Amino acid sequence: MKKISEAVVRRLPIYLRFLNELHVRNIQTISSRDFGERLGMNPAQIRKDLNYFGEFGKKGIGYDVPYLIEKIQQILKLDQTIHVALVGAGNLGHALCNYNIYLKSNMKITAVFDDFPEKVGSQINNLIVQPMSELTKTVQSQAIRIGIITVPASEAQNVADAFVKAGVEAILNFAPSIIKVPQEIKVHHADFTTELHSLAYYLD
Amino acid sequence: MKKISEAVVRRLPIYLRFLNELHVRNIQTISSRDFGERLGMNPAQIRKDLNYFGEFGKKGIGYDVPYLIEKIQQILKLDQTIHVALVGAGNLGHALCNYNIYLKSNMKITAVFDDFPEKVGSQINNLIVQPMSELTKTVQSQAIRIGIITVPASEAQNVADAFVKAGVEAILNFAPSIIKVPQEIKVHHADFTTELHSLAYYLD
DNA sequence: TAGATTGTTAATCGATTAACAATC
DNA sequence: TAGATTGTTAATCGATTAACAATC
Repeated sequence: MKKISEAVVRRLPIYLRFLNELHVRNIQTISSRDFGERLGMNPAQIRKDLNYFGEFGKKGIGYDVPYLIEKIQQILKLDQTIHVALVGAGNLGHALCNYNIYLKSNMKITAVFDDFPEKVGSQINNLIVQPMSELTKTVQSQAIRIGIITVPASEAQNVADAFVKAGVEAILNFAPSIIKVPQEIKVHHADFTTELHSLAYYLD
Repeated sequence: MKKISEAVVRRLPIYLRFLNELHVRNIQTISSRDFGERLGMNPAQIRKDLNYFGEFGKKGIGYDVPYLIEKIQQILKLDQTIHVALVGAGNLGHALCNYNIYLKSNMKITAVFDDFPEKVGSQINNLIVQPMSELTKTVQSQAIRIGIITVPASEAQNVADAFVKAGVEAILNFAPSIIKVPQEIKVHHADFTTELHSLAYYLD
């Protein structure tokens, strides 16, 4: 299979979310034209993106919404349960644990870690905060595949190293710092300080 | 001046953060080669990016760190005080209010809004949560220029509309939904659900 | 001066969009 | 059938990288 560019992969979750909205509103079929219109995207791009993975549409008709949802979920591997661990039980960590996303997909934060003594043992939702010394054991016993980092920048690399050693396959880093990992580990950054700073450029 | 692409603007805060690290470590000069090495980027790209805005380097020497910091801050308008408002005093809103970014730049969250009766009047740091009915008045009296949305997806468009009406120039949307605004308003999305979902694609 | 490194053009690479034959 | 819309190629557009003259 030809290599799919990251730009394409990043659009799939946006497509999926939109399709779920359509589904809730009982819309059965969508054309790439309407699809693009609603998302502010070029319809050819949407057709091309989807076509990397298969022929999901019907000529003259469009795309069947429930079918396309199913297909994109498969592509993104969201049809299987994916366990996620989070390190850093601060405000941001709490916010993420409480978020409802995980209900829609089968992604779920199943373990939380922090090394501050006053945090260890405390409860977030139904999860008990564990010390970092438990990380490897828990990642392995719970088959955790994705790690989220919500610690200060100065600690991010240490946490990343611990995640990699424990065997996670991907990391979402919220700390405002670049982390180095082996190339087979996928890292995304979700750093709102850089978002805010780049927004400032566009002020008059 | 030629139009600067968004890709370039998004890299500037990353450069700035790295330069600040160098500055803290008392490093006075950096070449684009070392710069690129440390950030995993092509040195020509860094030179080209910076050169859109001026000739900040010295041939044969490299870039003066404090000078380049100053210049990038000017480009990003981070040399002036920028007031930010946040709507949605939930967990995520709390996390952002507590974040320390704002100390490094002159960006500061100076007002928080929420329409839940039990939230209104409560205190976050030294800010009192105001009802949405106060938004326009406060945005104008405090000269707020950027709005942050941390409400559920179903409310995001309403909040965006209120921000636009009140006169903000840019919006950072954390809700997992696309918001429509007039084209002169700049919007960035900081949606970690799509980040997590696209990460899943790369799992084995 | 010689070595290093920028600024910048030209070449390459990749992503987006237009166009249209195929076909429902 | 006629109209609509996909799948997909070709054209365009834009971003990244290589290369090198200028110069500190």
